[in-house]
Amino acid sequence: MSINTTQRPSLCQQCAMSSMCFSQAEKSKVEPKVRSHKVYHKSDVLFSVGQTFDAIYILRSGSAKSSVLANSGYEQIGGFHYPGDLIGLDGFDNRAHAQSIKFLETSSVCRIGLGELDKAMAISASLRFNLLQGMSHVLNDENKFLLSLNNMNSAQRLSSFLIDLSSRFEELGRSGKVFDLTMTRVDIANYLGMAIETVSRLLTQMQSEQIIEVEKRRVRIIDFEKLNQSLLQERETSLLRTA
Amino acid sequence: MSINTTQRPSLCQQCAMSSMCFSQAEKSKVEPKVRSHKVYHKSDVLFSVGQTFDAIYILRSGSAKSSVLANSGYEQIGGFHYPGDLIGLDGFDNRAHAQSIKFLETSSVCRIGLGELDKAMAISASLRFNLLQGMSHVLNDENKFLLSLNNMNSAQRLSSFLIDLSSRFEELGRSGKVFDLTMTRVDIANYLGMAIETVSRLLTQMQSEQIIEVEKRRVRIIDFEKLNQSLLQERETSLLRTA
DNA sequence: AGCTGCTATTGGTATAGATCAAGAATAAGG
DNA sequence: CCTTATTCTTGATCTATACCAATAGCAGCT
Repeated sequence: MSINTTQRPSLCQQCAMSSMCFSQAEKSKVEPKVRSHKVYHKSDVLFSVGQTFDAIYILRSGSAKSSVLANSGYEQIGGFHYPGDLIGLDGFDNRAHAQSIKFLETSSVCRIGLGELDKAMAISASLRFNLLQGMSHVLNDENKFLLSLNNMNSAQRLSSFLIDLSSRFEELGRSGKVFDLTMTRVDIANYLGMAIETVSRLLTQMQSEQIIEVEKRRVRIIDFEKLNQSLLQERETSLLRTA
Repeated sequence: MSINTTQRPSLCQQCAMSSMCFSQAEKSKVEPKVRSHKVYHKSDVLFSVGQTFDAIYILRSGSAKSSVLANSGYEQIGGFHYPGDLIGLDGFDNRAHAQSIKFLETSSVCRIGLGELDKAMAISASLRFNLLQGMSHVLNDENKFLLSLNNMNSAQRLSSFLIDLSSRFEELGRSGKVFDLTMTRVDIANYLGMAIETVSRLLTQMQSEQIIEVEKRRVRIIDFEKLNQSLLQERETSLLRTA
């Protein structure tokens, strides 16, 4: 998955932090004045738990997974990141990062140091708003997703995951119909809270039901309707009891 | 559960938004200059999904639950709030609230309008930082908690819930040993993603194991060590596989 | 106070999905 | 290219816990 240079300008202009890169007059220009713009490779770590918090990042291309350390010290995957995502917001809490970020493929990020961020916030009302909005978005998205997992069976979890990926890709101007999973099945299972065997079985089952086609890491969604429908079959009692 | 007036000053001085209520010189004074300070009762709604976002709130006393609407339209509880909690941060995303807040008992909140918030942020670097920190804290806390639930069995979920409550009460200067659950078992079950019967059974089981004592809504933690230990018995494969 | 609806407990059964096991396919490394 | 390690698939059990059902206790309302 290479950096799609034709998408760069639009990505930057949609970026929550764009006011740090473009002045108002420059917004139409193609060449961004990004401060720091670095490339990482598969398995590289952007930062890890406990590391001093000195910057936030925006993923420009590629993908990454974030993880936290559960009580007992094992790795719990907290989410997957795609271009446009704000990364590192967890660090404001304790001036140290609460999660780790590991890249799943060759990726590039914009780095915004804390110093310049605060300076810019003092000046720009729109940046203040954008940053709060960005954090709020992360909060809402992840929370809603994780919460909904709670009351879903495994098939629904996996469907939900695929739909989520699909719509994120659509938003990025990619295909939401055919895409590659850059994470392993183990990662998916860990994230969704189920056994890797169940992930595998469900994928083949969904294939046999003509909902998706899977070949290795590549997924093709054949029947969006069926995929969405499977989500609606909530547990009956949950429906009745939580009114 | 009445408003504990003796705790008000210290609560305000610890508050992330305190710079909006006290000037630097006033911080030692007892009487806060809170803008708006309203009392609600059990089952009252602070705001609900879709409502225009025009203020953030800080819970001063009492407790509340937040909930989102899952895909199929049923209520999914997203968390419980206690004094000191920032509420309404979800609204920055779409200028409308993504969750609802319903009080579980008589409670009071401070209201901070968006206009005055932004004005204050332009001036105060510490407020900027405090707000970002507050949001980051919410993000980390809820995320970590929800994620950890994923790979826990029911007993661990409930233990985790109780431990979480206990430590929050300790932080508030209350007893972390004896406290009242202000939410119903249905709420707990919904939040933890399990059946209400399981909650009930586990509570009685933990009682028979001399870990806790339960009488109606009142919980007394007898053996913190056992309670914590139960969390460590993670599923074995999760441990091995997620390295 | 007495009715009505809400909340909680306890018992019994069925099943989704974790776990154990083995092998195949793919990737990484020399 | 071959060897070794990782990732993924498929099969067979077994267990946690959702689901169904019945009852009891409490709270709110007239």
